[in-house]
Amino acid sequence: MDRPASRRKSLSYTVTLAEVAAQAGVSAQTVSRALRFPDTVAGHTLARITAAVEATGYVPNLSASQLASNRSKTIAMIIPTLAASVIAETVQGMSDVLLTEGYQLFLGHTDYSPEKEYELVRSMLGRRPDGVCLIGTVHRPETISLLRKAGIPVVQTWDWTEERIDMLVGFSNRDAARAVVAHLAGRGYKKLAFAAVIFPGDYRAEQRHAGFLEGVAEHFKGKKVREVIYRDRPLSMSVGAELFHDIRQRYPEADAIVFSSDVFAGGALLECIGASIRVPDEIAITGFGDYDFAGQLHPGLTTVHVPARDIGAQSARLLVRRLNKQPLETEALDVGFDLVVREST
Amino acid sequence: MDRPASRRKSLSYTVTLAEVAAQAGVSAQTVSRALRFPDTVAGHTLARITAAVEATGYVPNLSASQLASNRSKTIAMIIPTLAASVIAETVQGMSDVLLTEGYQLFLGHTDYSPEKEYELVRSMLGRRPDGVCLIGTVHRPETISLLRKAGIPVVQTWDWTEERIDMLVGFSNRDAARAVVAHLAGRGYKKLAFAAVIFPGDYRAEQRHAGFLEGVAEHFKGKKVREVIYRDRPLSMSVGAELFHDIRQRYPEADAIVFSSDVFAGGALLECIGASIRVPDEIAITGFGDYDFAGQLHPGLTTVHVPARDIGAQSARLLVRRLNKQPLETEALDVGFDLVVREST
DNA sequence: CTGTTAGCGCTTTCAA
DNA sequence: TTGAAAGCGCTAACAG
Repeated sequence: MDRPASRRKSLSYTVTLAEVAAQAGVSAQTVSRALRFPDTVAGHTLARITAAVEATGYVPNLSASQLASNRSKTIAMIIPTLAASVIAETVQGMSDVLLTEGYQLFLGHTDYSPEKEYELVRSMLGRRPDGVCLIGTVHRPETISLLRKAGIPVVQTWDWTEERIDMLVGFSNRDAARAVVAHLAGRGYKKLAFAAVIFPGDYRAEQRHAGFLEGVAEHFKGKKVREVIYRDRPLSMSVGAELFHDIRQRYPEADAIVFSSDVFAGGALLECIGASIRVPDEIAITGFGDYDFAGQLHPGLTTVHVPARDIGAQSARLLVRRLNKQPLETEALDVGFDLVVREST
Repeated sequence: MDRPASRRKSLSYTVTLAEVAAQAGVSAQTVSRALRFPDTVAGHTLARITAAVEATGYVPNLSASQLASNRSKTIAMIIPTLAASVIAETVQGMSDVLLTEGYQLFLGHTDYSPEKEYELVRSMLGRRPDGVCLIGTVHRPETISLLRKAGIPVVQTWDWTEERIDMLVGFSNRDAARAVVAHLAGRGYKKLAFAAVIFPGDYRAEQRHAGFLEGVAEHFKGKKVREVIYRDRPLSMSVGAELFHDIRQRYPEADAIVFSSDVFAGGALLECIGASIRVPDEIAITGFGDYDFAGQLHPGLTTVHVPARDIGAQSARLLVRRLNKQPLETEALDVGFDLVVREST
């Protein structure tokens, strides 16, 4: 059990393979094999090794394993923020699958900054993850080239593009917004307004904005565009109320408001309830995300449901399959979205 | 630039320190130093090295660095779930601080299972993180002994205990629930009920339950206990509505309901609004967590505000200070809680 | 200010 | 079925 003298001191004493091997009376090699491929080791040897592992409390050093094998069993995930609960769901979906597959998750957030994203990708790649998952499909060219050069599987998520880096699990935010506009047009609303917070760098929200404009151009040709867009307000319901009042003041004629998130739509809806503004009679409201509260409000909030958790889970599955060299049915998976029509429209 | 012949093939070609050194015409050691302590290298040398790093697109292999230096610059964080947005906030707070300090975050979730927590701690320790952050103060003895043996800083969070493993950043869930009961008693409510979902393994919720019972014993001596506790329902508003109806049916006399989470309280409150049950006149409602919607509802939800993000940030700071061998003012930080009284009581 | 040497703990390769 | 040797890419220690 004595560790050989060394110039290098480790702060906390940790058991090594060699020590387990010594205790079990076999070579380090055999212990390594026993742990990874128990079938290839004789029964009695395995038993001795298992006992030695138990007795010493050995925990394999995966860093050393990674260095030697060039596989890390980790996935790096880079998200804009955890404050958006739909993104947290995606992380949860990814983590769920990775855990069962024996992978560990490195998580970092960018606050929607492409510069931070670049730095984060760079430092994450320093860990030599086996794969990377990104939210979004728009990145700095340097970021993309870094990822390509890494030569590992990459999944982009939460939007759609024809120019993906590698794999893709998402849906068209643009089409989602167009579907909302089409729905409102179908219900006879004529004067739509768009209300959003779009951080510079939130390209998904940008796409939804673009989709709104396209929808309006399609259904209300030549009509004026009504919109209030904040660039830097928090993702909170009270901001939704602010957006609502801004729209009402600037476009009193508006008969429907398309919000970029359920958080804002929910805030606006609660504001209406508090102020006895009848929804949808006086004004219709739509959201995005189908948050938990959307279906509980009275009136219920018409919104777009997105399979957030599934995006994470499917991304993880694609990464794992690729890493296992299993064939993929597709490298670009459109998980779609659902327009959920409730009473607010 | 030619890499020496090797028996070992790496799947994806990556630049190494030695190659940068060759290109810059210095030793590997000097490159290593230049990257970590630029001041200790001559200006012209530094310039050549910087150019070589740039030209080769070198990304340091932190795994190798970790193995050699015995420091990983990673923190492992183990949470029950990301589905609770207050916990997501804590993760965000941790990640925020760690990023600026140059640490990376390993994240894993346990779904409130102590067994999964043990397995997760075990596999996380395999990465040899520099520190560990856990949610909660109750863990399996094996988990605790594993963490102690690792000899690295550990922070427990989100609750309070006198028997911490190492450091602690939290507050008393029990006192929080007692404060809610005291508030209700002070407002003249006489027949309190407790409504919760408590997963086996959610010891914080358990503490809030205990606090409720203590509060009732204190303020309503000898009175009967009213409670409905589900053991395995999702954290969603519709479950809050179910809890509400269960309470009403079993305890029609109840004049106030203490929910274990704003999610349920919010669901119940919205249900009341939909069913025209007057809150707080017919029944008072309290929550826990001070979610975004709590203040937006009408009536506003009386609840307990918890500095969730701060818990993460302070935990990260404690870990980093400890790792930097800086003195700590305290190893057990009580971040407290605030009773936020709104119109629902 | 810079270089040499040894070694971190593991896996790969090859041989027995 | 098991073991010996080499090396993954980096940093610590020491010397110059």
